[in-house]
Amino acid sequence: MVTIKDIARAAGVHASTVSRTLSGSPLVKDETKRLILDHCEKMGYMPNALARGLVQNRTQNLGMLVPDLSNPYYAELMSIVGNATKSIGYNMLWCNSFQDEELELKYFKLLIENQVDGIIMHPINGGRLEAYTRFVKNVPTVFIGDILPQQAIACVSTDNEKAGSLAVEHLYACGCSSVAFIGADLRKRAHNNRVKGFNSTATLLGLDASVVSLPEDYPSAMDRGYHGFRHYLKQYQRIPDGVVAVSDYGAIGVMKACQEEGIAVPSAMQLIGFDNLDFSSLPNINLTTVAPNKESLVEKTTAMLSSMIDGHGPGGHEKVVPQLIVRSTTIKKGEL
Amino acid sequence: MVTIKDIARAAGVHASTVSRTLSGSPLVKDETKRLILDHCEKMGYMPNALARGLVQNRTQNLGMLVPDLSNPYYAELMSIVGNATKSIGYNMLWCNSFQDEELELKYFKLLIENQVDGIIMHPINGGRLEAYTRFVKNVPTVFIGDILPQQAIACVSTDNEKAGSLAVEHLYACGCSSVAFIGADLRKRAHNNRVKGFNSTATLLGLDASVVSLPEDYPSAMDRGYHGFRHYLKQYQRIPDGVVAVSDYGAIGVMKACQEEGIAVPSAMQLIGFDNLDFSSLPNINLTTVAPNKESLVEKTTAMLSSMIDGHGPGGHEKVVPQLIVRSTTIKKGEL
DNA sequence: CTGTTAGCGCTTTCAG
DNA sequence: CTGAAAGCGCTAACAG
Repeated sequence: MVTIKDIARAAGVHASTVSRTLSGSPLVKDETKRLILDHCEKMGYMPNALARGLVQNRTQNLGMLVPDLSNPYYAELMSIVGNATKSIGYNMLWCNSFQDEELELKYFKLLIENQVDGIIMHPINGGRLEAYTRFVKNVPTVFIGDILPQQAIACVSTDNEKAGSLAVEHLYACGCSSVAFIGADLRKRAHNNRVKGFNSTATLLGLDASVVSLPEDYPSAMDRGYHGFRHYLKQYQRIPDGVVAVSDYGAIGVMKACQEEGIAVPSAMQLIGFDNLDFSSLPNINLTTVAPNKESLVEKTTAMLSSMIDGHGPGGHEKVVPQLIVRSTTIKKGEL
Repeated sequence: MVTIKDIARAAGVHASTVSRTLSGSPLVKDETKRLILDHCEKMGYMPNALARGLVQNRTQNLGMLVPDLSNPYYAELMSIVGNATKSIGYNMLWCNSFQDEELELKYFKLLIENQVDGIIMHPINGGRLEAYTRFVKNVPTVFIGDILPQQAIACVSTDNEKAGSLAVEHLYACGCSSVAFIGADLRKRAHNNRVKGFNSTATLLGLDASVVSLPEDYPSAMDRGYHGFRHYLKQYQRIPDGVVAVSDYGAIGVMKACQEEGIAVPSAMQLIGFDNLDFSSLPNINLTTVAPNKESLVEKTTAMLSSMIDGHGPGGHEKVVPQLIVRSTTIKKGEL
């Protein structure tokens, strides 16, 4: 590997002059600059970011940690973050915690050891976060996803309670009177908050509302939707006229059960999900859903993080309001 | 930030002893080790990976570059790679080229500057690769995805020609006699190879085969499927009994056109896609598809890369055979 | 405008 | 077993 010294020797100057040239300092004669750049080109010089990072004490790298890369929701979030950070001159170092809390902590430390200038962390939903309060003092960190109990940790979150409300309000506007929340995993903060919003708003609107809690543990959201809905049918011996599924995957599970039972969506029963995943807009699915505003989430996160990196203020807590996306699994009154 | 020197001072030893302790050298008395580790724990010491990388001339980081993070195919590939590399003690530095060739090259260089020990690169389909022949001499690199013309570049690829063959063979086994290939973008190597396999095998089997080339340019695969199929209907004034869509997204587009035209799948027309995306297995879609063997692809890639890193051999070219996944958009003869 | 010097945090000889 | 010293590639004062 050719270094700054090799260039200096070849060009007959000192290493510091090469360094200055490469960092665009005005303190070098144009002629020498050209000479040096010619040699760099010819010899195929590439700077060593480790050495630079070591002396400058910053790397222009940010880290991001997500729970599950194979979930399109996180993948898309990463993509949006990548786009946003690239425009402010940062590169991304991404890690996948595979929904494993130990790994999550390990990778978080790894990012710090690699001297990233800041971290965006989407924690595992339901994980324990005490360990992180120590670290966030050392490196600017913004948590993204759901609201956190820890005031000491900066975060930008989707307002899941609001999301739950939006879903019921829409079903109400679609003429539903008996609604069910299907598929929640109450160990997860996000699910809990959605249920909370669902319940309070349903009560407010005078709806007959029930939340199905599953006796068994199903790891996949789709299975929780499918079995949750079957559980409801068995327990109540009737069909609700509106169903809120805990996520779009859950809604797919509900749809499957409906197909098997011959329940027509939306004419016999209306259905709404959360997340607005990639597949939800496909013509064969076309699911009404409450979407987190990913762009706004990311924008607020990167803004907060860069102000923290620049030393302005400690971050704080911000909420982003989700949006209702109406597709063909629900029908507004009078539009039938 | 607390450094090795701070620990040394606190423990009353020299920095080199701390270093030895942390790297697990047997040349340190157990007692001193314990003393040092206690101080590390208490003072919250975290090693600086930049400094270590600089002196050791290796970072234990690998880089990976994909064209589009928001595409679940790449996201899942990344996830599998992450899992594989973690088990051999490497961390991943991921980059997203956003389908932009300039950005792709820029990030490739960035990875090298960050001194990754090796690179896994999924190039932009159809991009130009000459520029990379220089770099792959400096840092072990394996290209993943489609086969490359450059022998000098190590690669592990899905056999897309074989994939095209598998699709037609399956349609033939399902009793089709008139087949169409819909949605190809012939600037892409992968599409070209799929078409190639489709054509040669269709000829071999004596099928009536046509490849629709679109007059207009549609950036989305789904649109190419939708309009490609409509184009076929208009041009030939008949319905083929088997359709090979260039990708699962393309197949969704074909399905949409079928719904609009009242063509029943699979009874009136059978349909097969490529890629086996996340959504393809959903009950509402349940698409027959030819799947790249991602696990095998990744396994071969990481094996090749680590042998290159360890200095054994130059890599070479390897192909991975894709697999047919039969779902409900095709029906074998006699199974109706 | 350019060279000299010191040092970022760590590892790794070489002495002892 | 431990300390001293050199150096990885680069930047940033300080001289000149």
